[in-house]
Parts: sequence; C-alpha cells; structure tokens
Amino acid sequence: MSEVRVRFAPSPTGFLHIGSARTALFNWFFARHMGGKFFLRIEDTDKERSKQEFLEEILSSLKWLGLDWDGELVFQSKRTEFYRTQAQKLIDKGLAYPEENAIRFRVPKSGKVGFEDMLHGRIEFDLEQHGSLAEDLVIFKSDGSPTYNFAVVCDDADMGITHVIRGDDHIMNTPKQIPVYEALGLKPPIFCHIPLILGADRSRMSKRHGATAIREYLEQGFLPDAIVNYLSLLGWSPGNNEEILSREELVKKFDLSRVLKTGAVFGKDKLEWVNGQYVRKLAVPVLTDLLLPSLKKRGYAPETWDRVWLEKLVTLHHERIFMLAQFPDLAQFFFDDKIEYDQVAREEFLRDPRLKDAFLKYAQTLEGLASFDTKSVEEASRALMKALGLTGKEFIHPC
RNA sequence: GACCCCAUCGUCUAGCCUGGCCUAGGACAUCACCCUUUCACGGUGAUGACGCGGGUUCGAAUCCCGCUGGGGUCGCCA
Repeated sequence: MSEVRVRFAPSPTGFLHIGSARTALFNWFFARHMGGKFFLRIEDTDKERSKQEFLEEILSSLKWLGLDWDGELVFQSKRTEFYRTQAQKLIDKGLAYPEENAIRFRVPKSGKVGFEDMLHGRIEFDLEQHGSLAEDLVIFKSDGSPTYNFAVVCDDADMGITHVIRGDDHIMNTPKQIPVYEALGLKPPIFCHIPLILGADRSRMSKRHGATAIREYLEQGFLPDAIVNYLSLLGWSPGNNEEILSREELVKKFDLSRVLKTGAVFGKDKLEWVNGQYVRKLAVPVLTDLLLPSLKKRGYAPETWDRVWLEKLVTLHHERIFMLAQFPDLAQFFFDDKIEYDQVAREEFLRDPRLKDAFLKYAQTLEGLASFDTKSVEEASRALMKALGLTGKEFIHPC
C-alpha cells in the first residue's frame, strides 16, 4: 500500500475542543504508526467567524499536546482560485450551475450512495427517501467562497489524503461528498468515522459539561502526556489491561481497527488519576519548574525563594498533587502567613478539651529541645502526644 | 418527524469478527480493611454490567431478526 496521508482540519472559529483534539490525536497516531504523513488544513472559508487568535490558540494547543504535523499549513482561504477551477469543470460538464450568485451541484436524485467505512462497514443511503440529500448542493456561496462540503473534497483529493478519519457527526456529509468526487473524476479516500466524546448525559460534549478547550486543561495543570494518554483510552484500548502508556507505546500499539463504535463519556475523575500517575513519575526539579506558573498566578514570586527549600516543599507534596494548580492551596501554609484559618477544621479539631494546654506545652517542648532535627522533634512530639492521650490525628491537625 | 449510527459494571473498557476456556476480566469512582503519629501514596477485599423479546445452535455477551433506549444529521456553518 502506498504512503498513508491523513489530515486534521480545524476551523479557526473557536479554541481547540477536547473532542477535536481526540480526532487529531487518532489521526496523528495512525499516521505515526503507519509511518505516514499528518497534515494540518485550516478550514477558514467562513470569513465572519474565522479569527487569527483562534488559529494561534489551536496551533499552540496542538504543539502543547505534542502533535507535530508534516509540511506547511494549508489555508482554504488562500485556495479560492483552485476551488473555482474545480467548480468550473463541473459547470462545463453540465453537472453544476450558477443560481443567483451561488453555484449548485446537481446531485443524483435516485439510486443509492454508499461507502465502506473502516469502522462501520458498509453505510448506504437511499437517495429517494432521504430528504436532505435531494436538494442540489451549494458548492459556492454567493459571497464567492466555497462551501465546506465542496472544499473538503477538492482538498482531500488534491492533498492526496488516503484516509479521512473524522467524527461520526460527519457520516451524513459523506453521501454529499461522494457524488462530488465522482463528478470530478476523483477517487474517494477511505473513510473512518470515529465516535464523539460525550458529556455525562451522553450528548456530545460541550461547555455545559465542563471544560472543553484544551487550554483550560493546560491552565488547570494537566500534563500533556497525561491528556494524550487519557484521550487515547476514550474509544480505544490496546486490547490488554494496560492503561498508562507512553506516547511511544501508544504510537506503536495504536490500531485504528480497534477503535470502538460506541461514544465514550469524558470522565474527569479518571483523567485526574492518570495525571496523578504522570505527576508522580516526574523528577522533583522538573515538577518544581512546572509548579512555578501556578505560584506566580497566585501572586507569589517563587523565583525569589530559596530553590533548595522549594524543592523540599515539592517533595513533601509530590504524592498529593494530581493537578499542578492545586499546589498553592496544598502548600500555602509554608509560604503564606496571611491565610485565613479554616473554620470547618477549627470546629472539627479544636474543640477537644484535652487540647487546652497542648499548644503551650508543645511550644515549650520544642523550645527545650537540645537539637532541632527530625528525630528529636518526632520523639518529643510522640511523647507529648502520649502524655496528652491524643491520637495522631487529634494531635497533628491542631498542632 | 425523516434518515443515519450505536447498545458489557455509575464511568472508561477486555471479551464479540474466528460461538464453548465467561459462575464476564481490568481500571476510575464508591465502601471496608491494612500500611501510616494527619492527609496522601501504596496494598487487600467488597458492591456493581452482557437493555428486552424472539430465533439459529448441543451450546450465545458473542451470529440473525424485531423492539426499546440513546446519540447524530437534516444551512449559501464547518
């Protein structure tokens, strides 16, 4: 088989959505696994909604996830002449016609249109009983730009795309695109419609289900490798019980034919667990560097703090962090003396009458220590604890 | 509504193609216990699923049909 060529084709009309990222990821895995090419095409034919900031956001999110692409970016907005040439071919053949300022493609009105989907097998549509397929397809809008369904066909063929891996919300677009391929005398690619990522109510994931933009996960302190790992497990599995897999292992094991046909609910609990697994694998100096931004965001200036001390602090919390942004809350007592005490904790832990003189005694005990080191502090603490008749929990929380 | 897709624990999934090894395995979450002077990490265990009904077969989670349920699409948006 010839070289595999796939593409991810986002529209710069919003941030990179977690679902789109998963589609991009599966394309990328497939390309890298097969030793093929992964291209990026920017579908910016909607002049109103396409924004430069969104394009930058999408590209930086892809880079953050480690999804590198081959070749130059392809901008649909720069290829209008190409689409126009293609449309003219159809007009010349009598397969398309101008209507007002738009151009419509004459779609076949009877018979069947079908295709062999890599995941679903044969999917077929009966044109006579399918309402939305009956109307002639607009391929050029009256503002002079091509429509999605037309530009996609022209580009996928022109770019030599061999496999179109996209969300299954595109299944109904496929019977619109296939006749265009045929009319243009082009060979359709292999289609593979993968299920969408769902929210808790099993409808396609959107803002009301929680964070959907990749950048939000970055801000909350998720690690890109963890996101990649978690996303790869949504709708796919290596076939055994392995769950924590490195990027290299994923590329090696990824098999498009093992992708599930069922939509998967995005579960933050498990993502957090996966992220925690990755956090624990990090070396302390590396983790410390990753923690700096969250500290700065809180208004602290960690770069002025003693590095050795900071790393000790990070070591102390290493096992507790599952999202980087938690750190300032977790460790605030060590670097912020202006914090408010926890009212609930106060009620829960300070009511015990046995604690009455505990603070004073503890302070005296510590002051009387010959040397202030881990061993003697611990021994003195244990002794006092025992003398007061307190358990570890009763003693540690208040003191 | 029409068309299309889908259907294993609460969630992510293994098993399904190539029926028997499945009294359905793993993970997250939950609960209990262990470890631990707190929390957390780690360990052990518990709860928990083949949507329903018909077939086919000696035998079905696995194959077929129907039903039900859920989702998606019906733009000069992409």
